[in-house]
Amino acid sequence: MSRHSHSRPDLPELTSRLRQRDRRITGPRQLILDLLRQEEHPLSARQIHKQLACDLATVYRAMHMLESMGMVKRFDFGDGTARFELIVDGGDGHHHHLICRQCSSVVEIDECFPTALEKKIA
Amino acid sequence: MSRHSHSRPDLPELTSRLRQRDRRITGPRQLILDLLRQEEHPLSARQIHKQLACDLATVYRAMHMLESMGMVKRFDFGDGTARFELIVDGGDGHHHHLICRQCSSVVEIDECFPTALEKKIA
DNA sequence: CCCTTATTGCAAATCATTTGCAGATAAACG
DNA sequence: CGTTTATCTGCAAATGATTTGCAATAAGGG
Repeated sequence: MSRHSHSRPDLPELTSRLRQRDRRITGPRQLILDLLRQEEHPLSARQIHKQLACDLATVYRAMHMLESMGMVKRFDFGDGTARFELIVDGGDGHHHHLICRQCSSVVEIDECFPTALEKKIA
Repeated sequence: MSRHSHSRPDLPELTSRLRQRDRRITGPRQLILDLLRQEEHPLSARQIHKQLACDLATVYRAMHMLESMGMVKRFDFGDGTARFELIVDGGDGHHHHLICRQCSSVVEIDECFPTALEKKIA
């Protein structure tokens, strides 16, 4: 068990996760991961691109990949710009994000239970 | 002790609210309000525009105005498209929209139970 | 090294939303 | 009613975020 509640992973730790999933460890991806792991707050694609000398499209593609791998979390603050943050706790992958816009509550769900939810409503 | 849980306002009732705020009661605005008052679910600007024969920009401008007047509520489901719903006050009207980003399922909920939901997850 | 294939950068394409502007038109007034 | 005037509208072009097509590049395995 880990010593600290959420210690930030180091770069090799992150890239090894790419390798495990048969993703290539490229320069841009290392740059992006290294930036994200140092950031406390979620960053927009543009913010990432501005500090990193790699293409904006590449940033977006990396975000998609990392999000699908469960390595980054996307935040939508309603200002028309998505922000991304590294997930510090190692998650396995399949989980859901339910967001209520009225009370701004965000709920993460491990299992896929919208069906169960609808049943509960009815 | 309302008769029905949430009665929908009629068109004159809505337009009078515009008049009270020194807003002009125009054709497009009546069309939009009349559409919104019949809708159960929030609509995107495009959806509104498609059924109404008025310009898309006009729909957006109307949404801004109505939102600033507290007559419509904007929903942001994280899919890059805002939706708008008429605010029905008088009744409770408080309900939630839970949208799963992974499977795109939408669930409406009458009661406020994100708390209960979180409990269920834990 | 070489080969295969994923990944990149660049530019152009989308998509939702906004804005400039000239013409239309509500609402107030006579 | 007709005039007047500030508000609204439609249209087109601008914007800003994100995506995509494609040729060139580079990772990782043999």
